[in-house]
Amino acid sequence: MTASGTTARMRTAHAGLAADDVIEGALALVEAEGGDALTMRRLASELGVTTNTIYWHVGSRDELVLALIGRMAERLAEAEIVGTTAEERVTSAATNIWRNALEHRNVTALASQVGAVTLLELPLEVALLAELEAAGLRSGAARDALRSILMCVAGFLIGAWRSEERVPEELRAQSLWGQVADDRVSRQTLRAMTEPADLEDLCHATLAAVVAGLLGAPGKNEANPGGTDDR
Amino acid sequence: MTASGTTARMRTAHAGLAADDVIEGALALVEAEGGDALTMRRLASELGVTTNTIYWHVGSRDELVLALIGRMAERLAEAEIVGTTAEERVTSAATNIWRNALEHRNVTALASQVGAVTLLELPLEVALLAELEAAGLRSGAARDALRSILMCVAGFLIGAWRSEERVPEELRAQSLWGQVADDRVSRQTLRAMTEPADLEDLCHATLAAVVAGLLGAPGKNEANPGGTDDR
DNA sequence: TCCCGTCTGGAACACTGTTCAAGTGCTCCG
DNA sequence: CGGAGCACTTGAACAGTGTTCCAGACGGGA
Repeated sequence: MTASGTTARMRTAHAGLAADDVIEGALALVEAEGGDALTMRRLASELGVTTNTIYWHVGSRDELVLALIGRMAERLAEAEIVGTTAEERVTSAATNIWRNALEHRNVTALASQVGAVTLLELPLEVALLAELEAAGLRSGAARDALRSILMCVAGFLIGAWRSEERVPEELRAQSLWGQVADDRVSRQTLRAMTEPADLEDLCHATLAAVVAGLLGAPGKNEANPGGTDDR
Repeated sequence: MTASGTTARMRTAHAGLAADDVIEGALALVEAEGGDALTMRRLASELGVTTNTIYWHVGSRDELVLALIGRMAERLAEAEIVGTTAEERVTSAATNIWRNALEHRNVTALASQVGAVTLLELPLEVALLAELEAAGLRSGAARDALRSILMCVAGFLIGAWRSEERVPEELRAQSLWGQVADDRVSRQTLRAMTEPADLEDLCHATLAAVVAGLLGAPGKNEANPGGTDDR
């Protein structure tokens, strides 16, 4: 309320609109209606201004999207990691990423489009990396394990989005599998392919397998090219 | 060459342009310059016609993209599956999907955007499913295993695309990790995060772990709600 | 010859991101 | 008190996108 300590940036001149308001409005719009709804004219109309006001505050649409993702990243409360064993804690940290991405699916999808998912989920990834280290994985091995887990989560995420998305029904996986007639696979299994998927469970099970594989067999390719050990 | 058996659809009236030529041109354009380059005006210019000719032959852009993907799917030679053990053959079939998606990355990325990857890769998925059944997995378990593997491959694919893509460098994962300072993880591991990734190897290793987990412990959730057994 | 269905072209509409020039209103300084 | 300067906003326009409407050209059958 009172004059802030900085160079009096708030309240601006005469329309009471600051860059924060623009970013906040964009974030609300994306969370409500998805990234495609984030149009400069649409956002301007939502804020009661013209597009140029937006361009003045935040540069281009790309910068707006990045600012929006950064704002969301700040807000990302680092969810609690539960479990006692190393596997449990690692899987819990990985599940946190999955759950968060689903909760804010529109923002995450937008970040995925512009290739900024790391910017969005970095704190959660750091937490996961810490658990991997606590589980005994060192530098190169921990890095590969983190990347492996992240890729799996990303795959399940786009699969989950595709299920809900506006895909025209006749090219959903279930419909397409219903038309398959191949004698290499039994009809029973083919019929199973037409049933919907519980990606939540499937992701959890797959992550468990990946984590077990990573923690169980730490050998093989932790070449550790860095040379010097800790400290 | 000669008059086809159908209702003389080819050679059309006076410009010698058929729907096949449009689809073929679109496919070539996408493979050469990516999905974003597939503009109606651009394609029309490439073919030496106007946009309306394209609209007359194939309906909308969405239909054109679908036709393009279907054309590519036909052309997908079902790559050979190698290996002797069940694990090897399953991993080989999964790697085929990965390799094919990388070879035709532009088309696959376009299919991913419109949610039609299944339409593109269905034959390869059927082959993989057959191997899973040969490995001893039945209906529900085989379905879940296939989906699990497909999701992992999809995750690594978008990761691989992101590496090459036009991501602005200052928000690449490597750059972002270089700015992380967190005392929960050792500096050594943090430095490892800034090194580039060999997703090819990583995908292979992860798939091996997933397959091992799926084939090793078939219990747990093959509930098989279908009821009736084989036939 | 006439006509009809097939095919093509020109022009336009609505929408997108973005920019230019011209204002507003506020604040500060002389 | 008045003018300068800045922060902010606006209307209008440009280039680009997918898409559609309407009119025209070509071919072959009646």
